[in-house]
Amino acid sequence: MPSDLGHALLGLLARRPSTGYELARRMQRPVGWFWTAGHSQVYPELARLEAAGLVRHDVVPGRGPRATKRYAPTAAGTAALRQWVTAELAPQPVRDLEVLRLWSVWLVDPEAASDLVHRVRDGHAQRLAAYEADLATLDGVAAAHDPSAPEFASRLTLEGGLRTRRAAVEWCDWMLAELARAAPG
Amino acid sequence: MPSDLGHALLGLLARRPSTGYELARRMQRPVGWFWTAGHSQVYPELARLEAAGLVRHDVVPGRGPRATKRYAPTAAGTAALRQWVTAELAPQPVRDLEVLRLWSVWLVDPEAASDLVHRVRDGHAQRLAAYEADLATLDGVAAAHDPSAPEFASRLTLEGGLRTRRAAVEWCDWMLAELARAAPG
DNA sequence: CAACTCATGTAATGAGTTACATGATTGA
DNA sequence: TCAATCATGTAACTCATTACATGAGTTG
Repeated sequence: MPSDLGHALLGLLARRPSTGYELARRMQRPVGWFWTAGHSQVYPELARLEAAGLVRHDVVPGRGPRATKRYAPTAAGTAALRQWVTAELAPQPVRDLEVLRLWSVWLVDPEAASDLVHRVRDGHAQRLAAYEADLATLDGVAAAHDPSAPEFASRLTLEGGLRTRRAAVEWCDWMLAELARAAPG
Repeated sequence: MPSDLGHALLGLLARRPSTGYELARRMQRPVGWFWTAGHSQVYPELARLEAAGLVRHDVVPGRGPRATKRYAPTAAGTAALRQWVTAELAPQPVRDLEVLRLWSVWLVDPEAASDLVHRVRDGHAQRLAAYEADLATLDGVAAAHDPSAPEFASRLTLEGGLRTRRAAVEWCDWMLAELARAAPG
């Protein structure tokens, strides 16, 4: 049974066969919106997936110093991915460094606190804009409304990012108001 | 300079001196809402913080087989924490296994997809309830409105969790409607 | 007397990041 | 000709999880 990263790669390959290099790029975006990996993770994981019979590759005459390998999922790979999607999922621990910092924000003066919240807000607003842009390109596509098309799933996840980032931006505005109320001037 | 975990522990100790065991428990909740660690991470990190002069301990005649050590931040420790709170913060990569699964949900039939979304919704709703309960206990406390009190920061972070979880639950409801619309039956 | 909580640590494993290493083709 | 992109891999290191190990006091 592959790792989470392995399933991320299978998810990418189920949408479109790719080289390791392409997978590493696609892991930055769009998959990077909710899962990231560098190429130094991708290549060994591809080898493990291949050893498990979940992906296979053919060699295309390449442009680098080594042979260029194009990977695609096997029937077993697609089946494993399909099964994993609906498998039991333990509640996920949250890991948010920004919130961890805000939790100790009572130690600093209100001006420094406001500055921090502004920077946090900017980050969320930037992500929000990126999600909106991605969703806009999907808007015209008919497949985005067909539950068996990958574009449908892309639309679901983008909509989720949109809503949580929108909530985060509103939260930051609320915090700024709280800080201003508590310490005016 | 301590790790993120080190700053999490300093944040706990700045609120209340504790033993390693208590810190490990407090890392489950409330800090566990946004950062987690087990006791096997806590003890070595406390030793590192002490070696760096950021915490110190006194020995209280203990109940375990070894001496019970109660830790508190030093002046340097509190200063380091205060500085870290407002320090430069690189944009954080998101890591969300639930969204990663939903991204491949186009591979499964609409009934299985709805079931998955229901389970995701339950998880968010449970967390939302926990946040609401924690916020309710803070509601009566006057310190929760004083920006220099730790309860103020607790209120900020809980409010953030509340808003993002609320958005997530609404997102799940939206997905269920989308799935029902696309595949009625 | 069994189970649970308090209390502290180490060891092994797995996952993730950063750095090292190479080299062809394409476009400015 | 210089830089970027395509393309693949390994090595060192850090961080996190799980398992091992011990033992007193309290509650049912």
